[in-house]
Amino acid sequence: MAHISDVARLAGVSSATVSRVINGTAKVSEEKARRVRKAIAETGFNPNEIARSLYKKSSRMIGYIVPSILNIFLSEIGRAIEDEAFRNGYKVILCNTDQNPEKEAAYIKMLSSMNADGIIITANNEHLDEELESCRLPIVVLDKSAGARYSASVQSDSYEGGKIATEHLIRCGCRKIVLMRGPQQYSSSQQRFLGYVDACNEHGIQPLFVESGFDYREGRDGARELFRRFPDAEGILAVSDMAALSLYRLLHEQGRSVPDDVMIVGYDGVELSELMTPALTTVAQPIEAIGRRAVGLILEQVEKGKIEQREIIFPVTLKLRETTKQI
Amino acid sequence: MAHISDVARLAGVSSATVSRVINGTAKVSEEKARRVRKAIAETGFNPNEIARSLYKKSSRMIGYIVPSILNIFLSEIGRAIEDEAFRNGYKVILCNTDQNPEKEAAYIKMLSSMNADGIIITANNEHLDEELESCRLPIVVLDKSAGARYSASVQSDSYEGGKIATEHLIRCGCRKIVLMRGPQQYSSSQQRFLGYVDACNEHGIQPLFVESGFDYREGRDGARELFRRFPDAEGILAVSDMAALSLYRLLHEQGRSVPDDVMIVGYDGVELSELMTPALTTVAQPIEAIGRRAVGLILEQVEKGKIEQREIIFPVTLKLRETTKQI
DNA sequence: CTGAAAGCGCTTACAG
DNA sequence: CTGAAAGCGCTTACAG
Repeated sequence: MAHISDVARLAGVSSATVSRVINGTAKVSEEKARRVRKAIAETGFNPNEIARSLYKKSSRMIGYIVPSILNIFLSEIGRAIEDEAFRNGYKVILCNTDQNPEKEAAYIKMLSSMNADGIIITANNEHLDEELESCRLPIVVLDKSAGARYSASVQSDSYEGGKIATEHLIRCGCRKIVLMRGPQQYSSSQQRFLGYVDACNEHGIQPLFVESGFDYREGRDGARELFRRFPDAEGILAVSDMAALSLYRLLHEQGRSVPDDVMIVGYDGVELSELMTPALTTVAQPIEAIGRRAVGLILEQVEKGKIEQREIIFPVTLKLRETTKQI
Repeated sequence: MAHISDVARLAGVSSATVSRVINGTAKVSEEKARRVRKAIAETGFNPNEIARSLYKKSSRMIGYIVPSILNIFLSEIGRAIEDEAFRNGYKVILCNTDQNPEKEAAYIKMLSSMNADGIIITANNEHLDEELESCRLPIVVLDKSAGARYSASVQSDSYEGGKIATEHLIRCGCRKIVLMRGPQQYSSSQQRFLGYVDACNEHGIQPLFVESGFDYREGRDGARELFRRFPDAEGILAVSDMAALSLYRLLHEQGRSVPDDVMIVGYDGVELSELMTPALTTVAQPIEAIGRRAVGLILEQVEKGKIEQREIIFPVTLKLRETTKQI
């Protein structure tokens, strides 16, 4: 690997000058600049990013901390984050935690020791708070409201999501509507629950719910409990699009059909929701926008050099598909 | 942030000594070691990994380069990679390329400029070869055989996969069996195709196939063409589990049922395959093992300091589920 | 506009 | 066993 000094020697200038033409950080005579560019091309010089990071105290890295990348919603968000980061010259470190507090803490520590520029995190972990508090990196949370310890939060309107999904089922003629309620440590889950309850109350319907996690397995457990407790549910609000898959399966086993016997509304609007059979009616979050905005907020903080509290809430939209039928 | 010099001062030793107790790289008197540990605890010292990387020319990072993390198979592999990397103190950089040659090249360049320790890559991109060739990092490919330019390859037995899937359909009574053939730049796709053809020939069956990419959308296109050209297919070998979803959908639209009217065998064995309705019979790759082994090979090369060519092929297994029925 | 020099925060020969 | 010093490869005040 060629070093900056090799380029400098070849171009007959100092390393400082080479650095300046590479970064465009100061005026350099066109004559020398030309020689430098030529020397760079000849040597195939690729600046060592680590050396730069050490001096600048920034490695142009963003950590994406999630319970599991196998959660499709999170992987779609990750996709958007990666894309937005890349186009701004940033890299993303994938941090899968399995909700393991030690792994979460280790990653947070690791990221700060690497001069990362920010953290985007989803983790319903209470223990994490101290760890995050002692971390001076900009932190954007995706699953709860920004607290004293987070610099910013980017979410979609969960209250509205819970509400419109419920109202839609009511419009479809359902009276016995059961919500698969997400973990209540997440303020997003709380809000969705509230939206659901309010919609029920406004229509004189009794709110019913079971607890459930977001992923395949947890969703399956939640779905099982749902059918045990509410075998006569007419409409179901799935905790996630993925969980709806488990609903399909159990309903299929019971020989009940969707939407004729039971209607389902998913949540998230992942790509998969459209490809399921039947295609899933769902509350779509603006996944792309959430990911991009989260990165945008980090970059903003990096530029300003100070951490500002921000709270972004995007609107959600109901995608009408085949698992519900309006009368 | 406390620096190593702060710890040294507090403990009344030199930075060298602090470094030695942290890394256990040389003997230090128990007395001083104790003082150092105490000082570390008091200052909350967290060594700057970037500084270490600069000196060691290793950032303990592995790049995972894939067309798209939205491909569930690749995200499950990524999950395994992340896990194995983490337990060895390595971080993984998520590099999504969308098969964009420029993005791929940029990531490869970025990774070497960051003193990354290796690259694990899936990318059916020819243009990439020069880029990889000029990169001295250990490179493990997942989708083709190791060539002059790759240090190692980790795959599962695609030939066998294509073969056993076909034989299974034959055993199920299918005679008109269509393969959704993956991109032939991948040697894995080629092998699978060969396994299919051989099985057909051995049973006097005419090989039939359409071309298809792996993901949702490409799979849908492939599936459409398949039904256009072979409306009377009895058995279908999906290019991936995800593509099978599109098959379900089209078949559903045609009012044909699985497995009674048509049988389907998926490929990959992602978690999702088990949760689909009907549950998908599929050729499962040892995803966890592949990811772990890929990381293992990188670490091995890092330790040895030299790049050795290796070719790992894991066995595949047929998971019998609901989309096929033996007679 | 340009270069010599210091500095980013560690690690490790080297000498003792 | 231990410390002073050099070095990893850049960037940027500072002086000119």
